[in-house]
Amino acid sequence: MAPDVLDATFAALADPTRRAILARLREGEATVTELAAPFAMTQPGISKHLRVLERAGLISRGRDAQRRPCRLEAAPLKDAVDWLANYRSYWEESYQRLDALLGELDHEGPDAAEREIR
Amino acid sequence: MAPDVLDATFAALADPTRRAILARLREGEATVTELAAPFAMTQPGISKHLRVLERAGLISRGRDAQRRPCRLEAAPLKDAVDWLANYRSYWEESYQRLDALLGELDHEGPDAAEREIR
DNA sequence: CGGTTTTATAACCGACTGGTTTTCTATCGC
DNA sequence: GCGATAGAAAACCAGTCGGTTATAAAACCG
Repeated sequence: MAPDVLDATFAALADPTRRAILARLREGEATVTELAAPFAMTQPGISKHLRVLERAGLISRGRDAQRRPCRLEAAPLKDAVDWLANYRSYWEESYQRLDALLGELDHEGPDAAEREIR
Repeated sequence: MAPDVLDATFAALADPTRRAILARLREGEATVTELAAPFAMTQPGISKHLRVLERAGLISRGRDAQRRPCRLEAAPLKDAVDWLANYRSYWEESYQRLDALLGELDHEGPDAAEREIR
């Protein structure tokens, strides 16, 4: 998982307009003007956001006459949650010590846990 | 969940140096110089990254004489995964139709599924 | 006290962001 | 072909970002 992939994914998600666009696309494909409608923003503004999303691999675009319908591509989001999953134990208090122990096991082999306990 | 919280969280995660700092902090507290050591970057550069992480609520800082040890605060990451969870069905192909159906249920009450099937 | 260590702060820089207005291209319907 | 519609592209702007150097502040050590 190249770092710049996560860079682009998280950067794309760091804007509320872009997150709202992704949320809208869960309901299905949409054209640029359909996506622009809910926002107090000009069409080129939306097109810029769409280009950011496209270069992050979060949307793809088809062709329907003049229209360029956008479709959600959620695959990069999996990489994001996979990265975040490494921190789950740190916000779920009760799992913290268990997870730390499992981490030791992964790093140091099957005897690490016993050494830890002794 | 205020939108600017997610803004700050995702923006903070969109930088590989900051993600590496968070990864380091999973192993426990660390001082600024300890955090700076692995990077080809000056100390003020690291301090800037730490300020971004702190304002995003992803780290907190204690006091130990001259040192200001940093501690991981993972709570905002939970909000991030909660947001991303809404998209899980779109990258897990096989769950897509089921999850869409469950979404309908949540929105439209317990009869929506039957109406959908008919 | 004086010097060292640790960290923060300020000023500066080039590059990028998020938005605008304007203009251009492509495709439609007639 | 002609006008309307959908979208992209370019130029511009203020502001933020990621980094630097230089300096200051705070607490330690001897």
